[in-house]
This record gives sequence, structure tokens and C-alpha cells, in this order.
Amino acid sequence: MTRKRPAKPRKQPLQARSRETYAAILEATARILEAEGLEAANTNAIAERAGVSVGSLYQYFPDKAAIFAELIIASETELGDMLEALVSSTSGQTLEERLGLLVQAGVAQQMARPQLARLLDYLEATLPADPKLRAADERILTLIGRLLQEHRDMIARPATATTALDVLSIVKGMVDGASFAGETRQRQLEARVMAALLGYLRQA
Amino acid sequence: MTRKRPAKPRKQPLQARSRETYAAILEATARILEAEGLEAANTNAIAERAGVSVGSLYQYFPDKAAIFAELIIASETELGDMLEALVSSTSGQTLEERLGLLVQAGVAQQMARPQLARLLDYLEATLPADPKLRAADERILTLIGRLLQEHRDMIARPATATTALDVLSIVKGMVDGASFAGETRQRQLEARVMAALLGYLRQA
DNA sequence: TCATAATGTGAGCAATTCCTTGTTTTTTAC
DNA sequence: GTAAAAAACAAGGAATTGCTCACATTATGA
Repeated sequence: MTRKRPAKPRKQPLQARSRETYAAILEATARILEAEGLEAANTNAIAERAGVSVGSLYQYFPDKAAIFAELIIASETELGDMLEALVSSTSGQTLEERLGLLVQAGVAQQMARPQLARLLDYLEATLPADPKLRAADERILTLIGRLLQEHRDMIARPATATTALDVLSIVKGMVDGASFAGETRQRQLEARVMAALLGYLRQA
Repeated sequence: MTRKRPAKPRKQPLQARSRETYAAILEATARILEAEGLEAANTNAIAERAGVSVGSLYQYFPDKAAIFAELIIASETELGDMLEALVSSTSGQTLEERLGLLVQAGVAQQMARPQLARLLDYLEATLPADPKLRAADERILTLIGRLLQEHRDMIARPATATTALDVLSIVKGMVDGASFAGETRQRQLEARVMAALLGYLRQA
């Protein structure tokens, strides 16, 4: 954990077998992170859980932080894809309907693995800045921003990046809090998040 | 980092000198956590930064996790004290006024050391369950709940523990997101958090 | 003053950490 | 079938980790 920044490039997984290895490493890391926390996620444990050797691990990831970064990117890409499909396929519907779908998608993704979601959020704030990561982040905010823009006459807030970030933060915050408190009823949580978002957007 | 739970009790700092040592250890830990992250916060580094020996550190804390737990308790106690003073000294005022003060206090505390606040929130979810910690948590929710209860005719949500948790989660989430994005204008953030809370509480 | 208790020290152990390396096994392409 | 490329392996080096222990220093109170 010294303050070095080598970032040496590694091999790309080309064959089917290596793509499985790559995926197994990511999934093993996710499982350890959500079950045992950050300090338990060392490269030996990850390799063992993934059923591969440490050597294989370092063939695809330059260092431990790169595994974490890749996990965050994967999670954000997943959310981004959902949002993109949602925004572009519902352009005729009302703000309430579209926001409902957005909340459903966001809550579902974060409730699926709440511990992991929370940890990845924290990690993103401490990891060395990565352009790919920034881009995935930006994409999500842009999509939310576009949705707000299309309903700008229905909301009392400016359809800016700040408002988009607030929307995302409210969803994340409420799901974090609720799942930490043991809440599991997804529909009820969705309804409350909806209320918060609509209330916020309509409030002058 | 093995899965042991010794939790051996340690000395209480009795004299002025040892109370300073104790405080220095906590402050050093906070500084390392917010500047370099969780993985850099090892006991050797903490002791060095605090200007004491590792031996002294282990005289007051049974293990590393106990230092983190104490930091969280201190932070929550601080917020709890603010809320308690606020709730009991403003009983005649309107919901808007009191919520405004609550938001001001919460935002200020979390914006003072945003990285640290975020990290402590994550740590709380992974640390071994501690009754003191639970109690500090409960106290904050109870105070928010009491405030909501006193204005229950002004809000469309039930004045339950769930609503109180939602209020706290919205504040934390929005401050987390905003400070991660580099926002520093505290007043503007407060105004947006206010809008979100009022919107949420008034939404049916 | 001086015995006792409180506090402080830091070398260093055993375990663990990240990561490299040389080697072996599997796949691909001809 | 076979040579080259891709993938996987695992021993282990150098550094770091959490933490203890035997000892030194400082404060207290009679």
C-alpha cells in the first residue's frame, strides 16, 4: 500500500478460458468485499476464492486497486445501460412514470447487494482518479439530466447537473440507510424514494 | 485481521497526560483516514502520527477496530448533542424553522470533514456490533422522530422511525454526493437539502 | 521523601501482505 | 502433428501488518 503509481498495463483476456478467469476474479472480489469487508479482500484470498492462482490474477490486473476500479466501472456501466434503455424507450410517458422506473431500477440494483454498493461508493472516493471511472460516472448523470430536461416544465428545479446529482444522491442515500437498518421490502422503499424525489423536484 | 473477538478491556485514561494521549490517537486516526484512506490507517502509522508509541496506543484500545468504533461514537455523540439542544430549545418554532436548523447542523458537521464522515459511515456497517454504537445511533433517530412528532399535523408522512431514518439518509446522501463532486457552497447545499426534506415530508 | 501506581517506550515476533518469477500446461494456427 | 502463443501455476522475497512484552519514566499521595 505504498504511494506508487505504476499502472503497468496487463494482458487482455482473449480466449474463453481467460475471460472466465477474469470474471471469476471480479466475482470473488465482490463476494469477499460484501461478506468480510475491505480489509479481508487481499489478493491471496481473492485468488483462492476465485479458484485461480495469484499469478493468474496479476496477469490481468496490474495491482489490487485495479480490481476494485473494474468492479466499480462494471457496476456503473450496468446502471448506465439500464438508464439509457429506460430514458430512450419511454420518451412519451409522464415524469411520474419515468421517475418510477428510474427509482425501480436504481433501488433494485443497490438492494441486490447493498453492502457491496456502499463499499464501492466509498472506494470510488479514495481510488486514484481513472478517466474510465469518471466517464461512467458522467454518463449516469447525463442520462438523469436528460430525463429532467425533457420534463423541465413539470419541475421547479433547474435541469442542471447539480439537480441530477441530487436525484442520484437521494436514491443512494435512502437505500443505504434503509438496507443498513435491515429494511427488505423493496416496494415500500421505492414508494418513499419516489415521494422524496417528486417532493424535491417540485419544491421551489 | 483474523476473525477473532478478544475485546479485552483496557485502561481508562485517568490523568491529564494520558487523556491527551488518548485524544491524540483519535485525532491522528481521523487525519490519516480522511487523507489517505482506510488501508493506510495501520496502528504503526497512527501511533507515529499521534506522536506516541504503539505500546501506548494498545494501552487504551484493545485493537485497531476499537479506535474506529470510538471515532464513530464521538462523531455521533456530537451530532446527538447538537440535535438534543436544538430540539429542546426550539419547541415553539415552526417546522420549517426547526428543520432549517437541523439541516444546518447536519450539513455543517458532515461538510467539515466529508471524507471522514463518509468513511465512518461505511465503517459502522462493517464493525462488530457494539451496544454503545447502537445507542448513539438510536439517540439521533429518536430526536429526529420527536421533532417530527411535534409537527405531525404539518407533514403527510407518519412520524415513525422509518421517516426519521429517511430524513437522516437524505441529508447524508446529499452531502456525500455534493462534497464528492467538489461542492463547497454550504448555504446552497443547505437550501437544496431543505427542499428535499420538506418535499418529502409533505408528499402524500 | 519515597513507595506505588500510572504512563510511556520501542525492539521485534509471528503472521500476513502484495507482487514477481520461472516453469508448466493448454490452446491456437498451420 | 507441431511450434508458438496464451494461460495457469505456486513458491517465495521483500515489505508491512497487528500486537506484546520487558523495561523506563513520570505522577501521586502519605
